[in-house]
Amino acid sequence: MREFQNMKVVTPAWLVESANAGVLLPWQEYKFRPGERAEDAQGRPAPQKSILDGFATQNAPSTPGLNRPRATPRTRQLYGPTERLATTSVIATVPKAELPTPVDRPPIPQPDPTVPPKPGPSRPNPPWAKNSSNVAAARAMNSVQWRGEHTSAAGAKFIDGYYASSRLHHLSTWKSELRWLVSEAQKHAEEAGGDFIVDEEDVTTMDIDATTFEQGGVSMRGAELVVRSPGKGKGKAREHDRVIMHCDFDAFFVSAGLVDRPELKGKPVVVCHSQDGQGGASSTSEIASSSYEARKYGIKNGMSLQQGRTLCPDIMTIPYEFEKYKKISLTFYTILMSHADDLQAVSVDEALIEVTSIISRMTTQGDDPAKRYAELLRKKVKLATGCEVSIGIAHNIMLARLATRRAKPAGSYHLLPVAVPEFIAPLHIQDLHGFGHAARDKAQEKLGTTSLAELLKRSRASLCDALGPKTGEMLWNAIRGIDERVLESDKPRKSVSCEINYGIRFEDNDQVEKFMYQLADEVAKRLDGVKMRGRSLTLKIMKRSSDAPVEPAKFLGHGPCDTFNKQCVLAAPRGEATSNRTIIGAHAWRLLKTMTIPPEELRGIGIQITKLESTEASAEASHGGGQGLLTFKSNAGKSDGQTGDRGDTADGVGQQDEAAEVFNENLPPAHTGLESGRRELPESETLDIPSFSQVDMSVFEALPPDVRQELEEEYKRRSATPFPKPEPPPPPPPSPPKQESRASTKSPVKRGRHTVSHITRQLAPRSRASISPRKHGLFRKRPPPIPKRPIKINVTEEELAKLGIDAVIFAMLPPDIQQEQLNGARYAKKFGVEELDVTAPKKVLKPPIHFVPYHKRAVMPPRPTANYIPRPKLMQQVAPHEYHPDDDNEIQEIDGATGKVIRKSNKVAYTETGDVQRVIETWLSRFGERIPNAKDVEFFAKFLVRCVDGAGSGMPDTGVERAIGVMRWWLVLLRRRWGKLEHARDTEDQQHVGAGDSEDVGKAWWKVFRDVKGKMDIVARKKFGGSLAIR
DNA sequence: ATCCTCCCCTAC
DNA sequence: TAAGGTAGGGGAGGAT
Ligand SMILES: Nc1ccn([C@H]2C[C@H](O)[C@@H](COP(=O)(O)OP(=O)(O)OP(=O)(O)O)O2)c(=O)n1
Ligand SMILES: [Mg+2]
Repeated sequence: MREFQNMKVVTPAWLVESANAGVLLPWQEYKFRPGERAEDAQGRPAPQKSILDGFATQNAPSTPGLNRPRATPRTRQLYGPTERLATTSVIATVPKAELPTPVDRPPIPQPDPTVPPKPGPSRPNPPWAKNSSNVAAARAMNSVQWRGEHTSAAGAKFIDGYYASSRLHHLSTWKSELRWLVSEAQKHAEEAGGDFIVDEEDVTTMDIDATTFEQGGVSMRGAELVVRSPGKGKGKAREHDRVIMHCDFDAFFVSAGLVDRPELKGKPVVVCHSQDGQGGASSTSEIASSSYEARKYGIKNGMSLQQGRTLCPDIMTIPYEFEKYKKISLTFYTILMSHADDLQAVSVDEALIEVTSIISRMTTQGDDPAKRYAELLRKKVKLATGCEVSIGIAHNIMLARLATRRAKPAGSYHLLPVAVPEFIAPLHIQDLHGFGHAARDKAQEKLGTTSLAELLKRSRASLCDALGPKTGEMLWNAIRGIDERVLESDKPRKSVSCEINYGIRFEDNDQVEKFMYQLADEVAKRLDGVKMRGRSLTLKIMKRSSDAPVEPAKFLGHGPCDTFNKQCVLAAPRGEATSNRTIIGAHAWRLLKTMTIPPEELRGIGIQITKLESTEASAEASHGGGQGLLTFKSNAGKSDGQTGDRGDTADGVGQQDEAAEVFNENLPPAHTGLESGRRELPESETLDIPSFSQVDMSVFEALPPDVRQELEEEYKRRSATPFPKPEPPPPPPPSPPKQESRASTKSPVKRGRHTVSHITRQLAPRSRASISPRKHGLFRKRPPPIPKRPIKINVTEEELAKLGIDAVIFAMLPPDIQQEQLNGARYAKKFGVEELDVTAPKKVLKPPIHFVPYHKRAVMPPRPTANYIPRPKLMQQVAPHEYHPDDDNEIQEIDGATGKVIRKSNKVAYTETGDVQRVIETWLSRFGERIPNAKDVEFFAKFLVRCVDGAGSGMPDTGVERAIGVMRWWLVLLRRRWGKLEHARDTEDQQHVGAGDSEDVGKAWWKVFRDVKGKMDIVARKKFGGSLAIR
């Protein structure tokens, strides 16, 4: 019951009655209550055994098999308490009578349907769903040793070997590497500038030294591409003026393999793992690539060798040569990069280039310059690689791709606009890039045809109706030869994942757990490899479909499966984004445990990380980027009175609890609390405290008073000293104690050095160097801080709701801001003012010593670790209303996406950015007597500019609003303090620097403000065409 | 109307 | 024996 306490659990009556009513009835009325006896769902078997039990096969009934073996697939997700509640209603009927004892075993929804596995006589099982195991595979699986060497049971060895051999893994990896190389090259080109010269030189004179091959191996990392064209010579070519070329190697893997096997040229050749007579006529090895000679027999890429052999018994097989593919690809890309205005990496053997400006500058010699240029490129590539490339040319991407079909093999084809209609007419929907068999089936079913000539007659609306708005529109355009998309060469990454759905065969949960942590290790490495961290984890599981054979036809394949995906918040100790393998592993493993799948039924496991931040950005973002963090120091003593009811809390709180729990699992106990504070960091890190702007104020506030004083003192000292002497490096500290994992423990989690908790670390971004201040005697005692006058915030949740203030966010604000917001909102309400005037100076209330967010008290986690508040989302949910021009405002707020002039409610923008504002406020109040520290200024400037720019991957697109909110608050603070000086221009500024009287300090702060604003405006003008309105 | 989440689909 | 990975577009449908 605990597991499902936050889930929507209903009785079967909900289903039945909703079905009868034809609508989804309100689920609340059918809520399953543990005390009540639920209607029995026609005698199901005992609940599925837990993945923790680890015993052998179950006799689960099979799915009814409507038309597929997997008849009750992905809708059966189970949600544990930590997962995001699905927005779609999750229904889990739990007939209580079936539970052995409600206490011993939590209710486990039955994934299996009620109908026994009787394929109707009229519907025999199709061959691919046959319930007989692959005999050869089953025999191999009988050997313990063999299993231990060739399946997932082998753990890390299996993963490494698998990825080293997986062609699809290589394709994916190369693709992302190429994208990165291209975008890097373009970035450099823009910096360098230079003139592009149309180059129609002899093919033999080309120079491809531009590519630096740094190392062998299959990875493209270390290579460098150079673009010769400066700043993407893209003009605003109109639709028909563009020249797009789609360049694609013919039978790439085969062609590459034949470079050193010229004797096989002209023969039916395929690339696959199975070589020679292996597997005989029944190899399930997949054909990665087939020569054009082989294709004459009907052989296609992706077929099994078995199928291929039936089509052509004399087929020759050659092995993979991944390293060779990489080299050829880099050469190919190097040539294209130096011959194109812009390039979009499509795959290892394929790229789209825009050559509009190049072609326009070419001379017409009574022929088609585009085609001439394509042939030049083809020759160059052939000469440099020994492989044939084909090139399709057209005025848009879609048509260029179509043209390639006609160009192949070893040719080029320019699809001219006049020829488009008759070129397209005989094609079918699945011939278009992006439309596959599902689209074809949908078209056939809903539109009665797959022919493009037929579909040309249909209205745009009917296509959208059948395929969805975007897809329908896309198809409608495509049929008419229209495609407005431009080449994309630097799109930010949105996810990092790794999954293995091959060779997954486990016997027990120990193996599963080990495997899971190794997979986590892999995904962590990939995150580090792209310098990213994530905030969300999705576990992707494939479980053998109950009516599928234990060993499927495809050797060690996954066979027909049900898939189960679960997402959860991924959080490092303070709710930060992470790439920590142990944290990822613990989250993933915990999610898998909640799925209760018998280990031997697993057929696929994947971990996907999303909500990415770049490593550099996340350091800042975790402090300024809207990352909330509650101060628990003040209420730690009161948290005992908690836990009344948790039912009324947002599910976000549950996530926090769980995040903390997971992380704490991984922490040696001594490292979880603040009291473990001044402990040394692991080897080789130079230690220093972070610059003040980097300090998480809530952590700062939570420090013991004496420590805080020391830090304050030091920051004061530093801000006064322009060039502080670097502190001598500390002696190498002892490594943190390693806790051995006990054999019997439920969580034999790897302990790594990254789990060290440290006071100065908590103040700093994770990867940052920090110092243990006390140890090095940096701090002297200083006078006690000005005592803070406690205030009482007197408001009910109801009133907040009436005032339109989000109570949760409100609770996160510092009390003085709370008070201010409250006053403002009450005032506004009373006098009918729409928006709060945040610019009006108000009395500053000192923060209290104790403030317990009133409505959160009951659910506060006891410890200050992992108190992750999900990124505030309010901003995005506030509907913008029309902007009313305002005479004295110099600028306008512009929506980043639409370019529309908009405006958002001040109070919301305000709460959204509470964290940053708070940092600014503290900054100002503590250092207001001095000229602002350049480092701190730089930090804020960088953060704010990044907000506006939005380019820093990982910044949400509400960045502009956030930046404006922060700037407004800063402005408010400055006006309060040095209102008179706002327009006192710093004419004689230069002579007075360092003089230090209060007026100069004020001017300096104003100057800094204006400078930062100026920097933001530069970006804003570039991006939106206007500067920012900070009123 | 628009957002969000959980998928499905597609490509190589 | 074989190595069915992965990232991103977008649709369905609930939430706001
Ligand atoms: N199902 C597939 C499809 C492709 N590939 C690999 C091998 C191919 O050589 C390479 C490029 O894919 P293409 O679709 O471009 O196919 P080819 O280059 O082999 O042939 P062509 O482009 O001439 O049609 O990707 C693969 O491993 N498995
Ligand atoms: Mg190809």
